[in-house]
Amino acid sequence: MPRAVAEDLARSLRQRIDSGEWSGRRMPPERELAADYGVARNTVRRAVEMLADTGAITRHVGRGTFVNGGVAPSVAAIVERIEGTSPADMMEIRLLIEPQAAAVAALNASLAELSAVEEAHRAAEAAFDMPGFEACDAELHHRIFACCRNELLKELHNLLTVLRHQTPWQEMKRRSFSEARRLAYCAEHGALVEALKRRDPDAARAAMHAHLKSVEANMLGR
Amino acid sequence: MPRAVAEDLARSLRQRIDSGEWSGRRMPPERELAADYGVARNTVRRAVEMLADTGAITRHVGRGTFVNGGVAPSVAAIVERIEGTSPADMMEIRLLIEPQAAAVAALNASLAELSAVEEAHRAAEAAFDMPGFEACDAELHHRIFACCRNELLKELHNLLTVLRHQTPWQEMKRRSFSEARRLAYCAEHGALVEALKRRDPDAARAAMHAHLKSVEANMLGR
DNA sequence: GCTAATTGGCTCACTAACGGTTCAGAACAA
DNA sequence: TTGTTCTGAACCGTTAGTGAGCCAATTAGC
Repeated sequence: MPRAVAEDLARSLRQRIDSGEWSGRRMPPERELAADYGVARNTVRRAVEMLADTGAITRHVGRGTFVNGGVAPSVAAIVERIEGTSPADMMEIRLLIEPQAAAVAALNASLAELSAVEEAHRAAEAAFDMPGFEACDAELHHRIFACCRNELLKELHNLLTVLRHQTPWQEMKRRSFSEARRLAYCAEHGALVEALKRRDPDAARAAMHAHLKSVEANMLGR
Repeated sequence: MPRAVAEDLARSLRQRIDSGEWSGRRMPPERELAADYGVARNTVRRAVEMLADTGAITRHVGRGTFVNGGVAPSVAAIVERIEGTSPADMMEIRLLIEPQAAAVAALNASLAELSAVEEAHRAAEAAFDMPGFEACDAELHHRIFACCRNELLKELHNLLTVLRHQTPWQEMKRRSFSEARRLAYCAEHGALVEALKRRDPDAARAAMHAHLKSVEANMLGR
């Protein structure tokens, strides 16, 4: 009496999912479910497909079927996922956020903060090896973010910085680094610092955008 | 047998590291761990690689694998600080990021994504109680971010959403909610959706900015 | 100083397990 | 009858894990 077997199965599975069984983890493989319920795998597949359509589960070839949203979204979990970010995605976000931040910084920065930015710029000019320049560059960007007087913005930048200290990024940076590029970066930093000192938000935004475009071109080869 | 051996192993090792075992000293060699856990060295290597990517450990050829003191806690510290974000700071960041994201979305969105956005807009129009509208509103913004095709951006938005689900923020929203404001928000959403459908990045940016300014005014009383 | 052992880095072929797909045929309903 | 649903089975491509081997850097012992 094959009447809506797949639908009953989908309902049963949905209940087990809602009850928290497998929550956030892997479900049993289709073949196992088929054996447990005493039905054909095709039937299991149709039931599982219904759940997948509603977004309750996600399937991966070769890996298994996973229950979505089992764990409450926490900041830590998001950060964990963020750790897999690709350099291209990261660069896009930097281009989206940092020019805006530079504009805000131009409007909000105190004199002391501006001279701190300038000091980091001078240090970057004086640094000749790659790790030294890298550190000064990071410090410069960090001090610009600090000018915005927004804790969340600073922390988001910290987060992105930590990500960029991970191995794939470091490797790309190391390969793309050269003395000519260091000098180009310093010139771009100089223009940015000047715009900040003039309190010119549009110029600061444009300078940061140009700088990041240059970084993107060097690192991703665009 | 659960087929997440490497991940389980990484979790187990992470626990042993956090518990202070080996702290600052050398961990057992990979071959030894493989024998202890009864898995192949390749599997151990993948688990250890996950920990190395997070900066929890450092590996040296010929010397061994060492537990680091500070990097992992720094991410945890960032998370902790982010969780204490004030609504004002948060609003500022939304104003900084979301208009840009809307502009990118106008350029990148597929037809399917656009209709998903529009669908969320209609749902928000049809929702009459505060929690229902809230959910639709969040979904609308989330779908706009999804149009950008950038995983990191989506996760950053998730981060902001989680923060907005925290109690002080919820309380402010509840107090500031009214039917008139819901209608105003829907109108603003409508303008935004129209701009996206026209593929007009500047209009989308302006519409999102206006919308968030309106939210800011209602919530923070500015 | 030289050598051997140890350790992480890397590659390869192989296996097992998983979801994706297709098909012929049986069982039932309209 | 005709059409739908379920069965049973085969085969595919992907993924994770295994086991083995070799390399290069480092350390320890002679």
